Amino acid sequence: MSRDRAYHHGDLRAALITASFELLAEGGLRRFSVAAVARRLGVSSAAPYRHFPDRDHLLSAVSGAAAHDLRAAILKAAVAAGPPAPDDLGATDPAAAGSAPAGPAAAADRLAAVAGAYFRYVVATGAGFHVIYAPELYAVADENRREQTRALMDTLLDLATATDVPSYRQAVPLVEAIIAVAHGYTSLFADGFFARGGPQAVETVAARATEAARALIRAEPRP
Amino acid sequence: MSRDRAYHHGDLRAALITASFELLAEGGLRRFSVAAVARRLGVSSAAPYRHFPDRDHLLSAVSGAAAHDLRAAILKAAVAAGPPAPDDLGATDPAAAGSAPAGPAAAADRLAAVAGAYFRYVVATGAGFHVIYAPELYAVADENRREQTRALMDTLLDLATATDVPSYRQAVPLVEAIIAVAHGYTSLFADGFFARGGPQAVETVAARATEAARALIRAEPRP
DNA sequence: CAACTATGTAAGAGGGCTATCACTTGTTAA
DNA sequence: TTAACAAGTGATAGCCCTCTTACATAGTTG
Repeated sequence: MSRDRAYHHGDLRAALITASFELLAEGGLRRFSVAAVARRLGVSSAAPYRHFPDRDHLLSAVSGAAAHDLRAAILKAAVAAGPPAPDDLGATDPAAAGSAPAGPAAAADRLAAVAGAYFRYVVATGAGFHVIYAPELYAVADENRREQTRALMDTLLDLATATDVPSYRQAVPLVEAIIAVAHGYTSLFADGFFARGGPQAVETVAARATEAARALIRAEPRP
Repeated sequence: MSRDRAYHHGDLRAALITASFELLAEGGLRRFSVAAVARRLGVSSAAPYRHFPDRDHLLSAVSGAAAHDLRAAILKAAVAAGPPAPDDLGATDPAAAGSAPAGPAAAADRLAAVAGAYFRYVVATGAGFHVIYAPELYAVADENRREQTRALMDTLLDLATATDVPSYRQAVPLVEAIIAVAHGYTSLFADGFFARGGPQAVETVAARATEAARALIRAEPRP
């Protein structure tokens, strides 16, 4: 064949992206460089420039892949957290927020699970919103990245509107708050902040992030 | 005198720290470098090394100053948010902050104000917990920094225990959650995340951060 | 005023990174 | 088979950074 096992290296383009993820997971954006990625793959430092015109375009491809994978991780976690609604916009009746009726309560669980999923994904890969929305990428024209980030945000907004927020417009600040708390826990964890009083397990902090998200959802004004 | 207007430059050490803040505010940690700080002050690139043995020690001094200033900003905002308790552990009575009763409610207001104060301070200075707890500073021995960060955390924990959390031990995760949400909003704002749907004012996001913190405090288990 | 000390400069070694260029090697297709 | 193309290499220019060394200068102190 010719498509899957390409010329000299064998799909160096894809390898560059996965090696970039490894680098990000180990040292964050600070350590990321085209030269380091090439070194890790054992290719010359000029090789990446056959596939990406410059550093920012490689980073943009990583950003697009991260948005895609993060969306998948979030969807998986959301489904695991509660029964998937037949319709994302939730045409359910106004049942109470008692113990666990199917409608809004399950939707709230799914939405809260986003925070934990975000935390776990970014701790594992190093590629969170600081990479997906890295300022240096604003000038980069990359249709795939645009598409993936849009899909990610749409998914988050869908999960939010499936709870009983009054409107799509109200869902935006709710999603932003959940992202903020998830990103905050993640960023502090990555900087070793939680290691002050003895190292804390990833799962402990992931649970905290999820719980905080749940509190934010509960506090949201209801119609 | 000789203390205030020192030798050649006039307290270059302090000037290096304030110039570092400016640099952080403009370009974040990514743009910070000893050479850039020196350039900004119009001194040679070797001059900073008369006052700090290496880059990390300068950054550590900035971190200590940031912890000090941030603590001051937080205290000021906390006092403005509610009547200062005569004793940090509460024991106050009337004089409401608008509609709420004095004791725990006012304490909750003060604690929630931490998030807004953090957001405003870091947006203005660029020096948040990612600088104060920068991983590269773990190896740096800097007594002042240790002292300032300890004081900052103690202040936060005091504000938390002044609410009706069951114990000091319970205050730690509450403080961490508030820091997480504040840091998350700040970090996303700095990366331009909120500029997606039209630029948002600093105060708008600061209010969101404060409101999110309030939700986290309300959700805390009570004795 | 003469040593001494503190502070700053000029120059540069040494290193990493981005990006380019001419060249080589393997693959495809006329 | 051979021209054209795709993909990788070695070398290198140019930039910025950290940190050092030798030297210059300005206050301090006996």
